[in-house]
Amino acid sequence: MTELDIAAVAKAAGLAASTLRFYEEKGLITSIGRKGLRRQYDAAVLERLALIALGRAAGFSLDEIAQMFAADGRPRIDRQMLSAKASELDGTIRQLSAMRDGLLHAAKCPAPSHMECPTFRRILRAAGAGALGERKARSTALKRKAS
Amino acid sequence: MTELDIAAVAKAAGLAASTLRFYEEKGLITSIGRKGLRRQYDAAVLERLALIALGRAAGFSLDEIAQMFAADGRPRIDRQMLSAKASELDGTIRQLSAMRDGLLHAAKCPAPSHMECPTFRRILRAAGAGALGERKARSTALKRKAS
DNA sequence: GTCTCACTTGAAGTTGACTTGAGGTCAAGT
DNA sequence: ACTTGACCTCAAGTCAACTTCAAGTGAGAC
Repeated sequence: MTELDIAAVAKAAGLAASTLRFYEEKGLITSIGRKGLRRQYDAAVLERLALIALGRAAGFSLDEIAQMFAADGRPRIDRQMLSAKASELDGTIRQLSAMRDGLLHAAKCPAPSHMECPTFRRILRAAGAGALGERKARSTALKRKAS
Repeated sequence: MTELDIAAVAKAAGLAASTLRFYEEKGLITSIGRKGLRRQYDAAVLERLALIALGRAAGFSLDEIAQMFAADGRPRIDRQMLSAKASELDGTIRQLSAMRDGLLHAAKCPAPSHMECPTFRRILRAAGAGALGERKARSTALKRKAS
């Protein structure tokens, strides 16, 4: 049984130690014991963290993820939930694709002002009509602490 | 010059009045005057709001959107920025597609536990490796006040 | 005239996922 | 023995995009 301290886990998982403590507090992960004050983790936690990352990437909230393997230890992932999420994702993908096409068109549209381009105005109407689903993509990328 | 009061604009744009005030405070829209205390908007504000909705749908933040037509009145939308956002979107789309495929597979995978399915484990590794970009899709849908 | 009710303001609250800070502990290296 | 520095806890702060609240104002209906 390989024990890892929080720094090792953080490094291996690419997460901040504070995030691991936060996850533990939320019940998403568990430490296997302490060495002095310091948490020790079983190597299996890495798989669990990967699962969490997967869930997050798929659009599940931490609370939803927590429920997936809340009961005992083993994850009990509902296949229905998975396909539901999959088709939700599918919808998002379609919307984003439309958006991308619109942006691309607008970018190379010859009309002097975007407001004079019929395609742009069409997209505009679509957006205004709320046809495009609500979405918030936070680009948190590369926000690691610059030590 | 058709003047609309805040309620009319809110209704037409499908936004809460508080949102309009918030946008105005942020400089995203401007009221053309007041009738007593009450803001009056030019009908053109609706086009502007559509533009804002479009920007939001494309993944721009309100601050980014504000900068697009901050200077004068007319929007001066940079075509380079548009294609940049488009390819950014493209990346997101690809990630989400992979995610969706993975979820679908997992949903109908015959392995007794997901952890025993090689495909699932592959996705897991990808997620753990951070290959899947960070993303947060808040499903705020249908959150309109239930009056 | 007075009532009502949608509007006004500014401040504070909300949500999710964390991060940061202050003040404390302790295992290991010198 | 002592210092160091990574860890600890708990509370509070952050960010974005709003919403909610309390207290007040004024236009239009009666």
